[in-house]
Amino acid sequence: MINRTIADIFNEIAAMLSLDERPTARFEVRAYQKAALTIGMMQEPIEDIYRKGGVNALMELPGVGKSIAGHIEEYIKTGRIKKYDELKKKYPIDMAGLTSISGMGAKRAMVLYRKLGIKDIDDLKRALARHEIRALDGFSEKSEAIIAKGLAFRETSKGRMLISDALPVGEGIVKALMDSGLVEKVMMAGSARRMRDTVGDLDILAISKEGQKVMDFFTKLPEVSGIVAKGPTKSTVNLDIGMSCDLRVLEPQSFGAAVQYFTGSRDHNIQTRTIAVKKGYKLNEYGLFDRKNRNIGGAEEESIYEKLGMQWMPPEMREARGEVELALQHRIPRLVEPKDMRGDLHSHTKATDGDNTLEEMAAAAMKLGYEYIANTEHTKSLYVTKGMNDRQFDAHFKKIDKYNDSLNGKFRILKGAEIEILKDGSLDLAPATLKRMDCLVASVHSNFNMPKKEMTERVIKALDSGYVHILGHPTGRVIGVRSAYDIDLEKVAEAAGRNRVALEVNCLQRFDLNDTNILLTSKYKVNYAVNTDAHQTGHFAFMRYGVGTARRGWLAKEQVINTLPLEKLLKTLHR
DNA sequence: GCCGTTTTCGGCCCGACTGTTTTCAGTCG
Repeated sequence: MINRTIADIFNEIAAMLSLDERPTARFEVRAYQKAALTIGMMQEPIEDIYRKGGVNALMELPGVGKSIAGHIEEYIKTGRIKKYDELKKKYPIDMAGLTSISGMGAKRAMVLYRKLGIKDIDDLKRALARHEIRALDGFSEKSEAIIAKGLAFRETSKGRMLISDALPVGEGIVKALMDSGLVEKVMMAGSARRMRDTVGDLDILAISKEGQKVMDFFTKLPEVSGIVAKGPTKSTVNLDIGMSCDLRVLEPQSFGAAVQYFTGSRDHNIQTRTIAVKKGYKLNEYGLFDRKNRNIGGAEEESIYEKLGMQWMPPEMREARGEVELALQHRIPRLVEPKDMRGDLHSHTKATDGDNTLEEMAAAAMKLGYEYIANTEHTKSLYVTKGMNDRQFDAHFKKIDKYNDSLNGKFRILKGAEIEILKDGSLDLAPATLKRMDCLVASVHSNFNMPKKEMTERVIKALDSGYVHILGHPTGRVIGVRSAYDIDLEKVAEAAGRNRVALEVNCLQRFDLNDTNILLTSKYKVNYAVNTDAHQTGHFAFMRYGVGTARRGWLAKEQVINTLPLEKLLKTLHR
């Protein structure tokens, strides 16, 4: 998979082209950035697309035309891109690394190269240590300090952060602003509102008449580690969690427009703006303006979509994947919501690698208003988790039966397991044990590096066994730890549909399936289970992010089995 | 360099903040 490499090269080409004096160069910059974005986010290896359909297939990708498709072909065939090599000769520095520092663009990077010979981040560190930058024309002690700060932040920053790590911090800031009494309204926007699995920064919007005071308050919050910019309407701070946070203060009549604009995504906004232009309107972050420049719908996000002839849509859908067309036809589906969830079908206890007892887990689930959870302990082949054998499951199930009896029907623990799908696709418990399962989750935890065909056959063999109810984390990725294994998800989805096996949307640091994989697989007649994979009582709280991911994949309540009341769920599982 | 219900040429989002700029360039989102 060379997608990331190619995306990085295109971004670096864009940075170098931004130094070009030609008037059209800035549009080329944008073209390369757009292509980089497309390729960087794609799930399918770009070399597969090329192999199947050649340059024409590449040109089908958004933002990829004849020229860029040619570059991709050249890279696949030769491992080089001539245009990139030539630009590198002209600008022989680590443009990608240097421009990744906040406050450092291509132009400043080149000034530092020409004047001080700085080629990469190590050179930059040395120059900073010797205070050489402050002496340059156009720089000062202050700008040197800004670069040093940007570099320090980059070193401590982890880049994109899990939504489940970032959003609670953002919501804490939103609450602090609300409690300050300085704002009339405050709201989270950006990719966090869209519930992307990872976020690069936080965007917060507020209404207030006292912008300066709000910014004073905001920039002094305890979680703020540094101030990047501070003005009466816009401020940017670095947070101690290693990510930045923007706050904008707005007029009431612009708030809805700003919420719409800053929620994005960028491509969704471009499509929405195009519709506004066609209607003779102008849409920006300050409002929706008619021909006479009157703001006709800026106060509420809903009214903007309404005035554009569109149905309002959940933020999670706003990724320019066809939701704009659906909204124009008023066919936005009703998506699954956190309150629809009646239980969690993947959880562990102290019996294997969990931290809490069965009783503690059940009590936590009851507190959330759930009707049931499935207890799905690991099986014997996964030694590191103390996986259990048939005899141990027999004893464990007796314990669950006894506990369920004591609950008098108030709540139910489903007997299950998270069973190993072995290398050959077989399951590592005896049929007699498997037959007793209310809810069997089957997962791959070993031999991740099999060729795609073998991995696909391995998983499908497990699904065809007739015992499996849910395919656990179907691609195996763990964000920040491990990438997905190679597997043909469409074939897997087809087999899952045929066997009435639900695909899991696993919430705990995996988001697996992710949004694009849900959209890919939901073409097949397959159901889903949104599960936290809780290893302690606190993990049940991750459900909201899993539901967010499901919503990003356009899932309706009816497609998610753990929205069913207990009796209906059992019927579905016992098929 | 891409793209098309303004369609094969001509447009492409544009405003906020900062520094050292005396009128604006660089960076960012």
